[in-house]
Amino acid sequence: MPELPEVEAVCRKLRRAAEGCVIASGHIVRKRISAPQDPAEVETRAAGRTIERVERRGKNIFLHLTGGLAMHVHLRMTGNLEVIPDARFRPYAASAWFEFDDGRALLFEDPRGLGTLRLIDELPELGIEPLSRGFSDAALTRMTAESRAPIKLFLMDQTKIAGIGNIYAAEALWRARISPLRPANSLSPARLSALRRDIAAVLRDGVKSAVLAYSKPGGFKEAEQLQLNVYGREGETCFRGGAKIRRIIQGGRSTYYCGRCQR
DNA sequence: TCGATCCTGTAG
DNA sequence: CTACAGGATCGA
Repeated sequence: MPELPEVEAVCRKLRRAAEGCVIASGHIVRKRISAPQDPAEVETRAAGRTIERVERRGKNIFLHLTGGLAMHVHLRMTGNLEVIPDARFRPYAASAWFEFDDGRALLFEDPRGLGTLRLIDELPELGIEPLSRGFSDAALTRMTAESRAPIKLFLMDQTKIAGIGNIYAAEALWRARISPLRPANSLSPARLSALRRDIAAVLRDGVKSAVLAYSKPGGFKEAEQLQLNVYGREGETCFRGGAKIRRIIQGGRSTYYCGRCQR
């Protein structure tokens, strides 16, 4: 479920609920999530530390702990991270939970179990932040010039730009009227500039609606609040061209686009 | 660049 | 039952 906007929404909630909290004990239930790190060691090392700061980079969450350590969480497809008021009432199926010294707990839920949680000493190198000033026309031009990959796959390559997922890649390309099949290095400066602007716009809109969706009682609902123009609309009419939205497979993932207005 | 893989849930 | 899922990694 989570792409950059949803991860950002999670982080904003955690900043209010978890910053300054002291971890009394850690409990990794689904042992694989910390591989190759030993789950028992992660539990022990986290205990006694304070969550000093919550940071998001791309789709990665870093909980900075006292002692120069950080908890690195990736939600993957179905993960969620939240603070619950009473550790004793945690869901039975939690992937992991960290009880605070006040009885509350940081809860990691993840039905599909693909998410990860590890302790790190140094933050990994990641791609450029699409909502930062560093994501400029010049930067995008420089990076795309070196890639013949289809632009959609280029956008989803986390080592280049960190945080664009399947939905927002499709939506940004639709806004910019660019075919997802176009080689990255075939786009004109004007198209790249439009694309950069539309990526930022789509993500900012996404953050807005994700923050709203997560703030509602009961937490995040799987139905995306954001108005989607192409994603998931196979066979429906494009709002711009009147042609039918197509679905193709790129890199093993579904790509939705309008063959008429995206060139 | 493709396909398989890690897992579970849901829709058709 | 099959297909698919908003992610990422690995080996062929």
